[in-house]
Amino acid sequence: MKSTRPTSDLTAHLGYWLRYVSNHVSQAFARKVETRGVTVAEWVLLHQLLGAEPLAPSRVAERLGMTRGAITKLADRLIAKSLLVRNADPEDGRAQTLALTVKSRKLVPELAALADANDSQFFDHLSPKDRATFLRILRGIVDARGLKSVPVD
Amino acid sequence: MKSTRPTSDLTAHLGYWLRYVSNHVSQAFARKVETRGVTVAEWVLLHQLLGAEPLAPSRVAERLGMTRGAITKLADRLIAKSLLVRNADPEDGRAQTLALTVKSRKLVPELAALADANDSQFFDHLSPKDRATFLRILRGIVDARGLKSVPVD
DNA sequence: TATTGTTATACTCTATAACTATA
DNA sequence: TATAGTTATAGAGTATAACAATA
Repeated sequence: MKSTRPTSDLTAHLGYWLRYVSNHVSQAFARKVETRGVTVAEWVLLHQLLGAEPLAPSRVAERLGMTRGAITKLADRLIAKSLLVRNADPEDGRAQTLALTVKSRKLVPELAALADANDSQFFDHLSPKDRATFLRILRGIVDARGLKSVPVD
Repeated sequence: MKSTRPTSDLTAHLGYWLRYVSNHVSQAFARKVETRGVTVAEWVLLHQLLGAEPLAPSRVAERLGMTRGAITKLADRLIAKSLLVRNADPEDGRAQTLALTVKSRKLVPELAALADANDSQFFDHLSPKDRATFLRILRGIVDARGLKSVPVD
């Protein structure tokens, strides 16, 4: 047998550390992008669109693992900031498409630079090897668990 | 010069993957603990107290990297659920202490088991070596960046 | 009927700032 | 004055569910 001790040691939970670190990294990034008037979630949506527009809200929801309602709300906010446009799909009366604006097309690279800076702040102390491993593990979890909008429980 | 291409490749941002994976892992965990009537944040507070009670709210806030106001609110909810008690510190009229109840003392190990299950769900496919590396990197970021309540910007 | 998207509703999580009581 | 804690306020993030329009 391995051990008789029940695992009640929070420090052993990878999930705990993942959440803790992620929350701090995201919070620091939030402070950076808010200087440009956007939130982290908005940035993710904008970036998702870059090079893939126009894209239907439902596609965006799938890619980001969020509900359609959540995308509608995010999109509404971005549209109010003139960072997104919503158009009717000419081929399907039900469908919509989301696309960047001149303003957001200019903004996204600036936000990407902030993301780079944030990455540096938190991950630069890692060795190149550790960085690579870290990324590989994270992407591996996405692949292995097939992370999607519907949590596979 | 290294490259003329601006870094607009979201897939290169460790922060992006960290947030994405963490969000999904936490969400799956949230679904598990909600069957016991608690949220992830509440579980973290309860666990923090296990073996370290009674503890002042301000100490808890420091340890978790949150504000005192946030702890008050979390504590209020836990007290309403009879999972926490708040007592006056006999030595300092301003101070309070937080402690687990009979009910939560029994619940915490069950929640820990759910945390174990959640970890398994997302990390079991990793090799022992990768698991160890992952944990080491996460904890290393906490140490290196001195993650605390006040984001060092 | 099934699908796309929106709307309505509801919570959690967390912050900031002002306030109270004590030290 | 400084500290511990609470309260008030606010907004992000996200979900579920019901609904309208179209397919």
